[in-house]
Amino acid sequence: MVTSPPTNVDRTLAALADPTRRGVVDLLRKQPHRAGELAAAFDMSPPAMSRHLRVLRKSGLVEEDGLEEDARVRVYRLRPEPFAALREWLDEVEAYWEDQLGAFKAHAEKTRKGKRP
Amino acid sequence: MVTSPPTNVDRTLAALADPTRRGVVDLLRKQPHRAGELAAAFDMSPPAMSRHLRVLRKSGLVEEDGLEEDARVRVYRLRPEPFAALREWLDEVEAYWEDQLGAFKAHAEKTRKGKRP
DNA sequence: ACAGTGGTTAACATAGTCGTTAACTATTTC
DNA sequence: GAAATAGTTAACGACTATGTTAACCACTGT
Repeated sequence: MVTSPPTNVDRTLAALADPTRRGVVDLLRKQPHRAGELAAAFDMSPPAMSRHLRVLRKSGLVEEDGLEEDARVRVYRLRPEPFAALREWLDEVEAYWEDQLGAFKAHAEKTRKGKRP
Repeated sequence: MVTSPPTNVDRTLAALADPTRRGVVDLLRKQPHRAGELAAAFDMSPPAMSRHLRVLRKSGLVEEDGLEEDARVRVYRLRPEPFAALREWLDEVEAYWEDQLGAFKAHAEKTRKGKRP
């Protein structure tokens, strides 16, 4: 059995699964944005965006940067760590790619039955 | 406004968001597996796993490889394309990283108010 | 033929996700 | 201090996702 608990990468992927949140990341990668700007950008009510931002915050993908002139506004920007972790996972998957192909060939060889016309 | 339709990467991320499916990928990256093996590996009923596999199939992350000796069994293996696409997206995000840091600095510079004690 | 096996589809229950509006907090501005 | 502004939390409804069991299809083996 496998039954592993959800990992950090799992949380990252879950956070990125929603198209709105994916879009938010795509906006934030260009520059930090205010919460209100993000809500407007996706034609969405502020509360809805606020909850998306909470998900992104909890997954570590974004953070508020303080130091705002107006203490009411919250500016969000990306954090690099989760992306790096995701990339590492991707690397692991692709690392086995060669083996995977080899295994496939071996498997095909072993179980072939001559079904081709 | 942004309002983009769900892209391929969106579908890939949605498929990978579920921990079970993430686990399936982690198993399949080592070697192809039969549907039943996967169900057993996650202590899950065959129908449940079957639907996860359908999601993974539709997103292009896995495929059945034919050529089975016993035509009842379905062996699943990974497909590389979606992973490559996901990596490309990651590259894009991280490509802006430098600019992002620069923009942050500029932003902080511009809006600083001397709030520090 | 017929019983058994591998897997998927169908029908259903439950739980989570995502949106809205209303109410609230904190800050700025007049 | 009162009104306006930025954002979040609360309460709710609609929809989707994920698991289960039962029924089904396709193939294998005697």
